[in-house]
Amino acid sequence: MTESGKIGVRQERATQARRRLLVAAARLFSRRPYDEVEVDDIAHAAGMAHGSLFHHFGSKRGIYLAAMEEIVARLRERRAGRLQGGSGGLGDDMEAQYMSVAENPAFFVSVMRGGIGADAEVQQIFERDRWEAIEAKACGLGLDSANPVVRVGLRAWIAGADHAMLTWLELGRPVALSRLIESFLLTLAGTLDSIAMLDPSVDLSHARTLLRRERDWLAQREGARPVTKTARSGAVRRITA
Amino acid sequence: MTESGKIGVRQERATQARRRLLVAAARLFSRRPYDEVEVDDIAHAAGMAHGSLFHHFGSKRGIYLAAMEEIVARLRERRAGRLQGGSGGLGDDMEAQYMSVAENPAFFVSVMRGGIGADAEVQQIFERDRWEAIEAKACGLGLDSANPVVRVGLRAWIAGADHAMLTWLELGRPVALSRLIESFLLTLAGTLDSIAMLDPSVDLSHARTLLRRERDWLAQREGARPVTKTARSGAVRRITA
Amino acid sequence: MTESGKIGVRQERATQARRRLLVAAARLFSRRPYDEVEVDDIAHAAGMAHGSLFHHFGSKRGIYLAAMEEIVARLRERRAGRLQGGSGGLGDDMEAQYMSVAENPAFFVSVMRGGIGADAEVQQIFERDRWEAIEAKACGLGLDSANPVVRVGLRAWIAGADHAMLTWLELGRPVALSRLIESFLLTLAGTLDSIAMLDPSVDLSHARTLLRRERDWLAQREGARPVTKTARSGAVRRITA
Amino acid sequence: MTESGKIGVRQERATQARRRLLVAAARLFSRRPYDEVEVDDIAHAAGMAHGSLFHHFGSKRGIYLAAMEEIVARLRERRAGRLQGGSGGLGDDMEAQYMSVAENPAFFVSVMRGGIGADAEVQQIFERDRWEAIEAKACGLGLDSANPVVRVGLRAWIAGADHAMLTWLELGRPVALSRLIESFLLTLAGTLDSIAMLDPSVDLSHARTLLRRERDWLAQREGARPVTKTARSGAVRRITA
DNA sequence: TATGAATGAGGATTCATTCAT
DNA sequence: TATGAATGAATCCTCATTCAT
Repeated sequence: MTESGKIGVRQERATQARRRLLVAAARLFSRRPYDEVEVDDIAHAAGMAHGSLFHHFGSKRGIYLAAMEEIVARLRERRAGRLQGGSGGLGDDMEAQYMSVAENPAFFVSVMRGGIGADAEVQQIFERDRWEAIEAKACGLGLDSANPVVRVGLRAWIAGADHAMLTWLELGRPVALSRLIESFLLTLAGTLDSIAMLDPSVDLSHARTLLRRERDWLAQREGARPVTKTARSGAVRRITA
Repeated sequence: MTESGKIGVRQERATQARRRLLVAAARLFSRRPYDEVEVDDIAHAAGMAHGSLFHHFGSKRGIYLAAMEEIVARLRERRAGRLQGGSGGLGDDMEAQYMSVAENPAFFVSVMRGGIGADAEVQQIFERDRWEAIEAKACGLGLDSANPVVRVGLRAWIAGADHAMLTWLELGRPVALSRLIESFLLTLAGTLDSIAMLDPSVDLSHARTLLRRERDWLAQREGARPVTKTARSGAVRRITA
Repeated sequence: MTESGKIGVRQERATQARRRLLVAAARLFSRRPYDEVEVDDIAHAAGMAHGSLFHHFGSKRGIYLAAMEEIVARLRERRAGRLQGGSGGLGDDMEAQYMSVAENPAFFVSVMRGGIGADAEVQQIFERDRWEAIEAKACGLGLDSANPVVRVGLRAWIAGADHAMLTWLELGRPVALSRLIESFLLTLAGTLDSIAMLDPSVDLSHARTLLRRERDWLAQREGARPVTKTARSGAVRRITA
Repeated sequence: MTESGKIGVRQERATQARRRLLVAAARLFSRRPYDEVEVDDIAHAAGMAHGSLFHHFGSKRGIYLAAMEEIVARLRERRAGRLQGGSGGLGDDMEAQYMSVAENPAFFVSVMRGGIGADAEVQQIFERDRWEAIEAKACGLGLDSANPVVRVGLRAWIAGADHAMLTWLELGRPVALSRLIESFLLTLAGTLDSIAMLDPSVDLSHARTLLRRERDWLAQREGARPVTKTARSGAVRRITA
């Protein structure tokens, strides 16, 4: 007992040290590209010697991949955590996802960067997660995610939403986040039309019904709230520069 | 006379050397990230000594930026070149753009990567061009590109279309390119709805009219063609793996 | 009582652990040079944590020297163990030595390597043993081992025999080991001539008498055995590659 | 012409720089084992930056191998250079070899160390040269170097001579070098006896005739010289320590 | 006594950049 | 203008050693 207790203490400390390194790495790799982050930076940020980093992760790339997985895991967790409550539908799902984005834009940029032009292993970490999310959505909408047209359509829809978030952040969050997310349901409607056009054999009736119901639900929730003038009227600032 | 002739020859040679380097750099930087491309690689690919690279571009970053500008210029050129002929409208514009993408996916990936997470100077090169394209489209649709909601909407629409191209390429081009591009007009319709929802003050009547007209034109062109069964019915292969 | 019993058990365990490490170290250091053997390798091969190695041997060099001493001790033991039985003469001595070599070539290579170009302390471990062996031989032959010419001669003779073993092993043991060892007595005769030439004052009569007797003894033993055709006729395979 | 001249100057300088590095490396690697020589040491000893070393040799191991080849080449050259003059026989050959050893013991130690326990590539560099020398000797003696027994015998003989040199150097060169080398002919006689014993089918008549002739020639040369008392009588110092 | 997490000095290697020719 | 040898700052990684548990 005593012995296993001692071992437990050591293991716990080791695990904590690993976590400290991982958190530091996730933060640094989110803010700067791989080659501009030094191993010593990470170790120093975690309050440790760089040797420990190699002890726990073997190499710089090792901790990089671990950090990316960590980021993905955190996003997934966030998504899962919020799913209870609300309509349980698409809107909630997206709200969960994009609220976490709004809270930590740097991670989000990492994720988007990771999806494009990175090497296969890194891409896979992010894309696997994203396809999982897409498949969940396809399933929820009664669509067949094995159909390439569905895949192309939904992936494009998500990419558009992601980029909308990016531009929205860059432009200083000109509208309420919830309304932006709501608007994604309208672009989804256009995406469904696209899918129908590219493959008329796809049955979209269920998806359209759900989408309408979801929008109604959101509109009703919106109507119940005290609506600020800005958010409602969309009287957004004009860009002059 | 002879001397100025010689000088002319020399200048021409110098210009050619510069071009060779630029082309090599554009290709390499399109396929691998900045830090994985070595100065020697570029010089070697151009059949020159690396010293010359510094003569012509001053530094690695110098040739990198020049290569990125070159890529952008090439895309812009392609876009402009195709504009004459056709309806002169949105569909033609996009066809010009995305046909060149289909021909050179690596450049396209560069451009997409360049827009996310890169440093300001690089981002600007790509985004300036993209916003220019977006502004042209906004203008063509009678939309106010200074409105943040319009910007967010159109940027997201483009990003979705870009990603659709990427997924389409990855999945082995499961439908005809022209039909894919046509489908982008349907997602644009959804985007217009989004914009209307986020800012009801935006007047979309002109845009909607144009969009309908454009779709009619494309549909008619499509109808005139000998339609292959696959393209028409969209009987695309299912993905099983 | 109980306590001393426990202590005894503990001590025994410790000794066993020490031995396991030593054996692992001897094997590894025999196969790879010092710097290519890692402390972790040794500990792992011994089925322990590398920390224990430092408990028992203080440092990597510590266990290295201990391993080298171990190897020397093992060779010496082998030599001593075989001395009883046989003629008790030179031939037996060499047979004892070189049969153990044939059984464990890696250790032998260690020993040869240890004698050349290593630092003083390591060299001493091996050379002390070797000189001891040489002195024993010199004594047995009635030679004065303090005479430099005798030393040079006998050391060279041993080195030649060692290298003959090495080449013999490399060439796939082309003749019987006992005959190879027997042949060393003939090269010893040449060595005695060398010594006589370099220092005519050395009295070799006793040595020559002994040598002749030894050869007779071996020849007789050989003759008594059922002689295989190969061994007797020396019809060895020719090397063609 | 002018241009090629310029290029010539640059190439020459580069070659010289390469040589400086090689010479420095050969010296350092001769005095200390591989891992105790730092890249910076070599570069510094050659009066250059370490970068140049990598420019010319690619890696530390690269320059190491080059240095070993250089040492071998130098020994071979020495051997070849001395061959003209003298009897052209075995004794001259060995004198050429071992006089260069006496002049540069450190290289010699390198060579011996390189032959034992080093990795295959390094061993090959040295052994190839040594076997070449052995084959030349075998050929000169009318022996078949493809016979394993001949190989074992001659290799052992050489190893003995090498070690005799080593001990002779360690003991402070107690006899004249030429007499030591002469004595090697006597051990060769013993080696021939060994070979005869291990493979009676080998015809040694020619070798023995040559050996006798060689010894006569040396003895005669020796007799002609003013013999110092030490060298002649071999009244060597006794070793007391 | 045994463990293995933590340490950090030490060293090889890379590669953009300079500059003499 | 073109070359490529020379440079050295920057950085990843190794691995013997320490020490708290």
